[in-house]
Amino acid sequence: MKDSKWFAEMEARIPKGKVRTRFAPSPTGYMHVGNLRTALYTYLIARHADGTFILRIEDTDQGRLVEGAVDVIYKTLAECRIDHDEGPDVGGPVAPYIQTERRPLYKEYAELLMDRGHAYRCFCEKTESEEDSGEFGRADDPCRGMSREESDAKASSGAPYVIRQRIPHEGTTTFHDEIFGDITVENSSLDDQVLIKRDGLPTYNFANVVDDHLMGITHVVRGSEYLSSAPKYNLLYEGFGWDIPKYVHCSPVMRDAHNKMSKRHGDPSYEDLIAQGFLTDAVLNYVALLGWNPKGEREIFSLDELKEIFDLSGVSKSPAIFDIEKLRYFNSEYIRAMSPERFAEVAEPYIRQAVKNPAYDAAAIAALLQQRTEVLTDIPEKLDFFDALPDYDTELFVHKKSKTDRESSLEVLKAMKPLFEALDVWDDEHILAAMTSLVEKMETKNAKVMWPVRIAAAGKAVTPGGAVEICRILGKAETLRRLDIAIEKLS
RNA sequence: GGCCCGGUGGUCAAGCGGCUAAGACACCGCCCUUUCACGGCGGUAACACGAGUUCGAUUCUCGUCCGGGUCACCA
Repeated sequence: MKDSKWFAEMEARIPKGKVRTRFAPSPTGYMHVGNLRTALYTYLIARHADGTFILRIEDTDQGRLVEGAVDVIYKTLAECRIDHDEGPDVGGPVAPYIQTERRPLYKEYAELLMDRGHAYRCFCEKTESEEDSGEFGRADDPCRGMSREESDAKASSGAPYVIRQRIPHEGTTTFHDEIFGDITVENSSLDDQVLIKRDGLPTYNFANVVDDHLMGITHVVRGSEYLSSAPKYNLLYEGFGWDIPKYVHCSPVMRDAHNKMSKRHGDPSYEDLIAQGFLTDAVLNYVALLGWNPKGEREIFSLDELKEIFDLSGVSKSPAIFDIEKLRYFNSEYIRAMSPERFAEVAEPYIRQAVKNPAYDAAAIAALLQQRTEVLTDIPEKLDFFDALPDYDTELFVHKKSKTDRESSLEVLKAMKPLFEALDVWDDEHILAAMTSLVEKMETKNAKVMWPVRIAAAGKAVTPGGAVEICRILGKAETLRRLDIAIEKLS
């Protein structure tokens, strides 16, 4: 075991005085929405307080290592602009930030804790089926009472052991959570959890406490599934004589009333949502509000605004169900708020999925789409009529509200054709003027002309934009060709 | 089962002893509109249940019910 000077040096490295939070994911290759929200809250706590946000990779999982998983984490955080000040890639004063590289530390601290009387070696055989004994209370470990001398001797003789936390049998432990408030439990309900496993590696619970302390974490943010372990953490901090950080336990994001969002159920990860046509900012905004309410009635916030106003007092205790419909709404709000140029840029690939003909201007189509797009992936299906006129039914020309039927449509289209042919300039103004002149000549309402022209041009009932815009984008020749087709169908 | 946590409309969510119980999404209707959408206006819809405290409980207490978490040499 290291000497007290070594421990003092470790303490000396810990930055003091500022808020420090950490996001500590396991690299599973999948950033689910709950994870993203935890990362975001953790980040916002730090940024709001002008503090430091740290990324720590918890890769002690033996079997669960996934190739490229750490990259998913970096990529997601970077895309979301959840930037860390310290981490495996950027370094920092309390490096290393990858748990497997910190391995030697834990045992030192476990031994320190033994010296302080809050841990002991346990030489018992692994008990396989404690839980189906019907008894849930853990029987007192016989090694708990072993003298230190005997324990040391046994250990140095090579006997395998684990190190367990020594939890008092009497009394209660109270801890404070920033979201749940004060919680008190009977110490007798806590078991002497394993700190160091037989293979010498720390358990998650122990590694966390040691790392959080050595990294100077002031706000420990994690899922509420750790709420019941919190008293044990408290006892650990106290056993070491360390300051207890603020706990922030977040309730989970659910897929429905009973299940958490999970990969297993096929729930979307951050990447999946982006692939489904959602915008990063919309996802972040929605996720921030899932379980947290800003004061007031505003719902749309930029990341910078969130940093400004985020406040733990608004975080809800109960789980929140992820509602894709509301995300769609946020997404459409973000789409509408974009500059037309920006929207044209992000929409172009989706437009080109449906519209291959280079004669049709993607930016012009984008302008039609912007106000009526919720999710980017909805775009292609709205545009299928550009490249190829669908083989539509003349029933489409019948529209009660516009007072159109097959006969009136045929009449309008026949009259419309020469007016279009006569146009030298093919833009909205002239196209509209041509149509309006027909409306006046026929002494009827706009719809009676607009409707059949649009149907003839698009061959479908629902189109992005009206007759004028669609004709304009199609171009004069193609519009006339489609008018002819319609006239023939109706004749 | 023990322990811990939670329970306001379908969903998110205000409320912190006295309100006709906000707002948003979704849904429905109307208006606008050349379609759809956008926008505008309006509507349906909730305090899990039972006691207690109180002049008065969605709000406080207890119980019940329901739900979640946890009880690993997994994280």
